[in-house]
Amino acid sequence: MSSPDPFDRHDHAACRKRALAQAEAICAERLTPIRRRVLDLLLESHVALGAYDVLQRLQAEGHRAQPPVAYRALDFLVANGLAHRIERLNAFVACHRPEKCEAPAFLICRECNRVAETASASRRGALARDARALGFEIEQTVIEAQGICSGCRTS
Amino acid sequence: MSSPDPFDRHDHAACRKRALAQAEAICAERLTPIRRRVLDLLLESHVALGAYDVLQRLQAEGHRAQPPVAYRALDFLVANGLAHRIERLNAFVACHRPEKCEAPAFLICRECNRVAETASASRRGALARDARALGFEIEQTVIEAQGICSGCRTS
DNA sequence: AAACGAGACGTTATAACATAACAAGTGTGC
DNA sequence: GCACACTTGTTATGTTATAACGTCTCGTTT
Repeated sequence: MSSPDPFDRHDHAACRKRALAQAEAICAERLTPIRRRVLDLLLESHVALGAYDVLQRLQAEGHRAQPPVAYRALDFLVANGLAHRIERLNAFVACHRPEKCEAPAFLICRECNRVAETASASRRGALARDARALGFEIEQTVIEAQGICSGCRTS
Repeated sequence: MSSPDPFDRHDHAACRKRALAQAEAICAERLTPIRRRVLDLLLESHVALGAYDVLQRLQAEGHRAQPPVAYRALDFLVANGLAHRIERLNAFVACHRPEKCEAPAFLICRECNRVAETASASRRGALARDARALGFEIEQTVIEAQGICSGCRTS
């Protein structure tokens, strides 16, 4: 099992393997080699990666990729719930639990730049209540908290 | 008084005037003409403005401004709580209640692009609880919900 | 008054992020 | 075969953001 705390050390390799297997289960043949590789790049990174970071890594592996290649793969992963875009960072992280991930929230450490994914408040939070009162129909919510993780604070 | 519902029509002129007065109270002489003008541009717009939108408007008024001029003014306003950056849109909105604005959340209509500001969940929400459990110290939270406002849904 | 420092603004250049548009390859079903 | 949906390759460009340095003003120090 993965640690519930993404700031903790945990078994990265197992984590990646499981996430990739889930991705294949979700996408079947649509998880093409490029998309799979990009997902794995996100999984092996402990920090959020920008599209150009992904691009560089692809190029370092011999791909002569241009920006749209990275953006398309990332867009696909996000659309299929396999990755998340962190608006605050203009960057992307893999989703470690694509099956049971709904309305995630993120904790972004400004020191080590790691991003933890947590479950967000449900439909019953204050925001949802406010929205309902205004007749506003929420379709998607971005929740990103910046701060400092326990590891960085103590050091 | 301003309407509690930013999607409602309300007395823009009074709203702007009050917000500007509050801004002056908060910043005193540091609210320079450029900053004041940028704030007013945000106040008179019903949608979030990008930095380059602001820039265009300044230029249209005869200013020969370059991008840093807009970014500096916007950064100042955000730093002083007079405006908010909407990450999702890479754009800015004026704060209508700079005095009592803390941890705001935003409702963004994808149809009319208007942005409503609401109070976010406090320190006692699920996110704060999760963060505390992880030893993560939240310094700032971005909450942005996209959806469709009542006006746009009915039409 | 001269010297200094802080803050705001002007200006040039460039970095960083993102997408439009079109060509070309691949596989499926008709 | 051919129409189609989908993926990828490629060129070019659009959009957002900041680094770096100069200058001006004003208030304070000497």
